[in-house]
Amino acid sequence: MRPERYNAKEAEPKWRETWADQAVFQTRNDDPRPKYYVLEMFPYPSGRIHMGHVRNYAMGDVVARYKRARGFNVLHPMGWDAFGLPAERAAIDRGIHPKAWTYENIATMRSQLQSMGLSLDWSRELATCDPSYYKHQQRLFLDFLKAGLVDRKTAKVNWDPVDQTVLANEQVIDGRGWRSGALVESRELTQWFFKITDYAQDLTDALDTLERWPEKVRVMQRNWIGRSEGLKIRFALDSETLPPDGPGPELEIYTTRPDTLFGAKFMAVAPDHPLAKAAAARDPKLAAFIEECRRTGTAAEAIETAEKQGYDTGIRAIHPFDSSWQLPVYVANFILMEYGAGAIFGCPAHDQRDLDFVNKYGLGNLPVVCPPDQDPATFVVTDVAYDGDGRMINSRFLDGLTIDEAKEEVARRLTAETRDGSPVAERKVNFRLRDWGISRQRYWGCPIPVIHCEACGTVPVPADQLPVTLPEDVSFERPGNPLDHHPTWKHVPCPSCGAPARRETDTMDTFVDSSWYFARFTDPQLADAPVNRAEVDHWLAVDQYIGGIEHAILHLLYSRFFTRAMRACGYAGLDEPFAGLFTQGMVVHETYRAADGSWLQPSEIRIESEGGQRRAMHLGTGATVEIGSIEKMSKSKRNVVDPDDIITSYGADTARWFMLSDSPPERDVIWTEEGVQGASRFVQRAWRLVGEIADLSGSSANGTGRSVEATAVLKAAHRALAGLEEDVERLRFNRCVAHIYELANALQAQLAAARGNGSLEALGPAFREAGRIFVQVLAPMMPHLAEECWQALGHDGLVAQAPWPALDRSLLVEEAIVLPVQVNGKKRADVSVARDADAAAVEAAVLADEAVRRALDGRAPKKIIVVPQRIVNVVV
RNA sequence: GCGGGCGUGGCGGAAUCGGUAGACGCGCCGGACUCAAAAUCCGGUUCUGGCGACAGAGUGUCGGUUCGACUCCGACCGCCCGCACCA
Repeated sequence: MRPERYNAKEAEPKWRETWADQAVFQTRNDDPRPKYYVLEMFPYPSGRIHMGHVRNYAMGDVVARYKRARGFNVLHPMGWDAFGLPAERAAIDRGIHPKAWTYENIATMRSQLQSMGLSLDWSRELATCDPSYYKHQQRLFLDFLKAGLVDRKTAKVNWDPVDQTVLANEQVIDGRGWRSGALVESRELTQWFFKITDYAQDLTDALDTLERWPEKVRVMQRNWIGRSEGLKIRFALDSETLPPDGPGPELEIYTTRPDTLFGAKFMAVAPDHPLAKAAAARDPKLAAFIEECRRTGTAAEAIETAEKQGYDTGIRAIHPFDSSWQLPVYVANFILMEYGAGAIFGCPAHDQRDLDFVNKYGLGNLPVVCPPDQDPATFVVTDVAYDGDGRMINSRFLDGLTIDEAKEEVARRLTAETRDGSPVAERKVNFRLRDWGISRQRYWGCPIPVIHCEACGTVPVPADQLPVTLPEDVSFERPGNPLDHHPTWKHVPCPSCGAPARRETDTMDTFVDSSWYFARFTDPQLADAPVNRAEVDHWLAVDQYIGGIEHAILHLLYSRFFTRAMRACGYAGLDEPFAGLFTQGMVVHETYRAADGSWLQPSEIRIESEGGQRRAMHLGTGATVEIGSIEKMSKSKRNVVDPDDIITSYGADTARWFMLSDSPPERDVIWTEEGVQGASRFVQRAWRLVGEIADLSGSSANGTGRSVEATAVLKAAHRALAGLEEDVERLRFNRCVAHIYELANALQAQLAAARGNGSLEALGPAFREAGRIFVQVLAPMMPHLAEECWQALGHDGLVAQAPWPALDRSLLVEEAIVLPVQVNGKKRADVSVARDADAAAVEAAVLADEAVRRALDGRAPKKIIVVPQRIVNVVV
């Protein structure tokens, strides 16, 4: 006996068990069907899943289930990005070991994810904190080291004083640590780096090939890599003015505007440039100035507001085209040692920073590019530098050239000229991208597998000694790196000479862990190698990757580098790990604030609406609560809805359905109680609809022809099917939802009509066919309900394994069509014509129409435009 | 400052190879069923005028192209996101 109401609480666990028992979602590597790899960014095991996870994984699951039904061998795995600082913080705050904390969280979150009914292959589950995973990561590190892709060097790095660790450039947002939010400091440390800059050119070029990536992400990566073309020029220095013990009688600069060389007014070097240091040795005031720069230079906020400041070193540079032309060399606070040559020539008329600088120090400016609409004789620059197009002026042999021609001419002359046997200038492509610093002074991460020996230097841990495992008996009582404080762990013999040596105590940035997990999923049980090359080449690239925009640069850039590095070491045969990328929007919610200013959870209040006015009341006190702005769900604003609560009270299908409806997936979705209830209503409506269809006496189709009514029923189903196919492929889930609603509406109306005119019996087969399609298009989004419906309709097996229904395109065309008719571009009537009616027939029908005649009001049409099967416009 | 995106009913949003603006959902209004409530079902819902058929206006603003513009072009206004002393 079929219950009247669908009971998600009973049905959902039952179907999940069935899927698990039959291993429906386990993927076999030897399956001959075409592959499809769909992956959502794996979660950090923070404790509980949140609505953002629900949205992310619901989207991925729709794609996975749809592609599976379409006959693909789908790989849809899940794992845990399990190393990271929060585990250490839990250890410090609550005395629980990071490992225990992490695995407890994984257990909780795994069961939460499982309650969503995701079609995941759990047999491939992995956790990056497991030695069976990080062992291979250490192996990759050693291979990269051997291949020259790893560097250990002293560099100025970002130090997070709260998390007590170094951060990569990508992990500093607005001058603050991406996790801690603390202002980062600049420190000079010896660190391990991955040489991502070796691939800078390729990483920027290949962005053009990533057609199925959001334009926004590609632009962000391109800007981050920051490729520029310019000229490296060696300026000679006047030996009279040189400091003793300086770096030599010349200064190398980098410029992208060699065309403006005749507008030069000064030279400037970074405060930590060798020439600045040498000059400071003879000038205490300069030394003080450099010290001042260093102090303000660390905080990014200070940089933004800092005034341009400089100090004249007394050194004079000689213009490369005029040996009698001397330029003062300044140390300036706005020059970065890390970029280009750490030195520039300043052309104030055409660079705002340089202009601000000369206006402060009274050095003047000379325009050398004249805008097209200006007279070269009168064009002057005062406060606003001109960086637009134009022709060269005041520039001797460059006069009259365009900017590009002038750049080329300067490059041609200076690269041909030599001093001391070397060219004075060199064409140079420069990048903003820096090498990826991966050393972290933390415990809960993948140990860097090297040993420091006094005699042998830095010695890699031999491959047969991997993994270098983390010690479990660590203390978090002292600040700093627990591995460094461990009494015995770091003391090991040198693998090379056997003398007492010291293990590297830094661990790897957790972004290393997530840079190759997608490759490991292709064969996660593999014990003796990071990956199986054949499987990697078969499964990668990931066909559809889905995750948050916050990884636009970080994870997505690192993974692109890592795949290239793996290729260089023979682990992969391709460069780009993610062929299709989709970045989903956030889940946002209203905020609620009590009279005392404290934030209230949605579960603590009740919304009442009267005449369109919504009012919030506190459940306990009944006090009025202020309804605040809609914001990202966050603990601080307490506007969080726990997925567990929704799944418990409404079921997973309702939660999934609501997540996919309404908002386009790339935009933020507003979580509302009304919306969830609407979704829940539809679950019951779909169940009733299928029930009614199941109850139709299933007499097989009698006769051969289909009645007009039967065709109408099937047309509705196939229209929804066609729409769904198109929109799932384009990840437009909100439209998929709309197609399903339309089909439900149509079937309901047609059932009522058939009941009214007694044709229900005859239409049984058509309704059953349409009902089957309805259940199948529903299945990717509401898989549990769909199974229950599938069974109710009497179908064998699981809808999760049923092949996708074949679309009958002949049902998509209409025989008689209703054409809108415009008169002078305004819609005045509808006329019904045969599908294949020719223009003359359409015109005749239009002119015969009463409403058209009224609109024409006796005027003769000048022209009639007939767009076949679309519209008619009568022009008078 | 540079780069990217977006402006459509009370709300989320459809419609972009130029061809019926407002699909679908939420909310709201009215009705049916019920002792009542819930649930469900039916109808309405861009604005203005009209009982109505209907008429006029309407996709941030102004202008242009076109038989026809949410869609294309130009100028502007507003919002969101990213980057930012990168030479």
